[in-house]
Amino acid sequence: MGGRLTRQRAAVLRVLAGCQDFVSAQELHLRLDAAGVPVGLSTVYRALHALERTGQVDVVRDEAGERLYRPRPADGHRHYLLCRRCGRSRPLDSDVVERWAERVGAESGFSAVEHTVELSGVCARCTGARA
Amino acid sequence: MGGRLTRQRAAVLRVLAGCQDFVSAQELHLRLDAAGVPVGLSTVYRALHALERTGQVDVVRDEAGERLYRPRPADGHRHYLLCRRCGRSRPLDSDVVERWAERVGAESGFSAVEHTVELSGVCARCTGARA
DNA sequence: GTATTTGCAAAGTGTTTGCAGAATA
DNA sequence: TATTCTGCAAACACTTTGCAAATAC
Repeated sequence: MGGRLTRQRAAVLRVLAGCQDFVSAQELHLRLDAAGVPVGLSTVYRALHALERTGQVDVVRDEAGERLYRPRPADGHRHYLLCRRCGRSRPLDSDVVERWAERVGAESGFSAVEHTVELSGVCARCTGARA
Repeated sequence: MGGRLTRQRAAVLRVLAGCQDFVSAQELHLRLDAAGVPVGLSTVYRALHALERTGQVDVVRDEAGERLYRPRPADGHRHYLLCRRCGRSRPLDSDVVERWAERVGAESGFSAVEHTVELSGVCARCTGARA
């Protein structure tokens, strides 16, 4: 984030970094409250936008269309497999898809091609816990 | 759609079939009006849900999170390249991705893995028209 | 004749924005 | 002190739902 480092932004960064999974803005807002660092909901949204703009978080949409955020791993992975039950997420090795997207873009006559790839399923732990 | 064939559902099917690109529920509603067959917005939503349930339409989300629908091609393609400017869409040959998704699913220990893959860009026509 | 469907209007959701006051550099 | 940031509340857009009247079978 480019701007000033305020108490609120620091808290957003800290709590977000503590999640290795995707969280919604709303949930992040609740967690901040719970952590005793109340931050206005709009501030949370604005902070997340800033992080998104600067590529520090990856964004995904759940089935309801809600935006979910998670800190982008240092190694630059950008696609995930999510558990629909518990929300646990795992970065994927997606070179294959990456190359495919590039090729399709190049062959299509389209420019500025961007891609979204998301996998979801039910993780082993959840499958075991509640078949 | 399983239920009764009403004037409204017939109109939704007909107008939707006439689009080879993605349209939102709202836009479909407008087009129905324009075509002189007014259909309530909720009815449009309900019809689209039914079509989605029975796999007759593909659904995609635009950047704002709005749901976009298009009739699913007979040959079963399920991923698209969309123009962000004009909305034109083209089904993709996505075997590569399909197989990748299957493999990742199998290796991950996740079950019931589903995937979402969307490409977007600016089509040649739009690039020419407005660089 | 009866179960289903429609359409309106109201409610619901996540997100964005205007603006006055607070906080930072 | 000048600029940026915060937080509330209101605004927004899309979607869903309750319910009485209309309709298909």
